[in-house]
Amino acid sequence: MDVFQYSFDNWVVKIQDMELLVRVAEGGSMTRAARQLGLTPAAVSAAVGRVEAFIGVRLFERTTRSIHPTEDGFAVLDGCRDVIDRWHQTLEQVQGGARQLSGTVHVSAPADTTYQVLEPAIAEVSAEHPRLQVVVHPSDTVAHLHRDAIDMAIRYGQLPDSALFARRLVTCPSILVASPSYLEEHGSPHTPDDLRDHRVVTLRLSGAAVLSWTLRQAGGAHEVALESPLCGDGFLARRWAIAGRGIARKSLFDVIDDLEEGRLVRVLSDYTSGPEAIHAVFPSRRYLPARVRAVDRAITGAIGARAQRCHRWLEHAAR
Amino acid sequence: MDVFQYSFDNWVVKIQDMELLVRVAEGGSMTRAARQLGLTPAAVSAAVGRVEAFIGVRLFERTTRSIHPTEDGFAVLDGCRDVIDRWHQTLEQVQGGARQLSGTVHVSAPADTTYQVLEPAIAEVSAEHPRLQVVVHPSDTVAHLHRDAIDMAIRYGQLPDSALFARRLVTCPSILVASPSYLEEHGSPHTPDDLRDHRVVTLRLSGAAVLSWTLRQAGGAHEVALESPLCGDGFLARRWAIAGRGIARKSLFDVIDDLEEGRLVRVLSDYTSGPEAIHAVFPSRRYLPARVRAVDRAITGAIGARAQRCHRWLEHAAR
DNA sequence: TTAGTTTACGGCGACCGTAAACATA
DNA sequence: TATGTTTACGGTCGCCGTAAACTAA
Repeated sequence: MDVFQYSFDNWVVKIQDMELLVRVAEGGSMTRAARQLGLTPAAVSAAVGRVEAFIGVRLFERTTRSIHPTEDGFAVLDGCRDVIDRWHQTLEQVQGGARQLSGTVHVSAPADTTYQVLEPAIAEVSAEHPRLQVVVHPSDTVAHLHRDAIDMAIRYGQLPDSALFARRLVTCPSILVASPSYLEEHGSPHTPDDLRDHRVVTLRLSGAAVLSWTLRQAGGAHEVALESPLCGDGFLARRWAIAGRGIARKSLFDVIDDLEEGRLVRVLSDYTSGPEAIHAVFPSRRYLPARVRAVDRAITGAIGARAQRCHRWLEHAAR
Repeated sequence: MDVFQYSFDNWVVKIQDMELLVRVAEGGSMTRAARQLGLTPAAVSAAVGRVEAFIGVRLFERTTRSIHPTEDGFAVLDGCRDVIDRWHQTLEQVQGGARQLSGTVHVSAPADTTYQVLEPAIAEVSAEHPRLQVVVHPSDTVAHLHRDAIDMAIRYGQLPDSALFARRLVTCPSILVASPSYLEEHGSPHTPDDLRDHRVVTLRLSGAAVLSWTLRQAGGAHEVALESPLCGDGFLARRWAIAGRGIARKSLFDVIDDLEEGRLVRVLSDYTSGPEAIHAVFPSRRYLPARVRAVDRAITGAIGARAQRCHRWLEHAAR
């Protein structure tokens, strides 16, 4: 181990080393951190060992399969995060004049939302800042923002408790939809119980498939058990519904285009999920880089505009 | 200029670079910073240029004789100071268990105080922490704490306005003293005007010699013009007074040993300067390293103990 | 085995010191 | 001319990648 050849007098810790430590800790793995940083696991291991040797304190407990910070490690990581934040803030303050944003922003959102809403918004911000790279991670789970170094995520509905920071963007109910062709062939359900005689397409969120829908109206809530021949992510569920494969339960937000253009029709209109929130979620950092703020602006704007169309559609349908 | 060979992708800024920038700014000179850091001016120049190239912003305006931060430079330096503080704080928090202090502490104090008070206190703290180096800068001016990278200074009397942080330690009046042998030969003065017939030894503070003394008593203040054959720093003035070369005006704090042991005798006892404060002065940093706090404790303790002896002596003399 | 961490080693290049050139008061 | 900054250049060593060894699940 060549760490002990170092002459400690000249020794320094680099901002890059601190970012590496944070990525190792938040990723929970040196190998994952190496992938994220574009390094080899060997380099990451050496860097961690180097910093540990310099500070004279063990920062991570390692087992062959996992790695987690020691008590001292947490203290150092807190310091590293503060230092990184302050330094990036300083750089941005000084380089701010150069309005050309650069770097990489990782965004996570449900697949369907990504394709319909984020993609155009991101294309726009990307055209404005050619040196900015936006990496999209379609995913239905919010749990891994830190581990996967996601800068921003879009999430529907209730958020699990976590150390993340969330901002509510809009609210939009979920509704049941089917294609005109399907309804022509199978007829429309008029009560929740009618759904038993219909084909339904359901989501598979975070592993487990959805086995029941809860439908609400003024009178109360109906729990409907489901037996679904088709089961996939939100994007596929919508595609299948459009293709006439069955009745789907989707956020109005995702199907507003299809409703406006007649590809889908709402069924059981008296029943909704009640308003469901859409949130922007961020890893809990004090300081949000300009490049993330730019992407945030674009996405938030697109979502706001789309939500307005949803509310107009609801008013129109009520008449 | 080899800066432009660097592949900016791998680029990082080190904590050491930030400390270098701060030292250049506070020292107002690359060469001075180089001396303080144990580097060559060439290395400092290269490091500054390197960081400037990395950030893409000029941090210092240079003329061949002076160097001062640009507007962006001030912003970056603020960031650097914050980062350095936070990082050192982190290190200390984690390394605190190892009670072995190390590093260097630069202390500035008037020469006489250094020899009589600081030296024993520092010897003690130095014995406790063998890897700690204390560098003493005897100096009568407080203006250059930042420029000369002084960690702590002891100052008498009124402090000039500055961006420094001062803590008042004790108060102690200045008095007039002479040796018994001198008084035997020349007699004691009984009024301030009598001083015209005596030899006096005066201080030379910050260049200009002291040309008059202000003596206060219940009735009012006397300004006495001086013509001094001997003029030096506080230590020399005391030595000369002990050697019978004349009457000196010293802080009681500096001559308490000599009074107690009879080497000096107070003259014109009805007149004092009124209470004069002794301050500990620090460069204005949010965070004071443990090594500085340790030296501070030792010096402050020694000064406090000595001041108590002064007050006891005053009470005793009043009887 | 498998999937991760650590060690060994070779090579590139960052950064320092030396020394000389350069630029103003 | 004197003093501080910058450039040029050679050498050292920090740090990365490759590849193999190691270790617990």
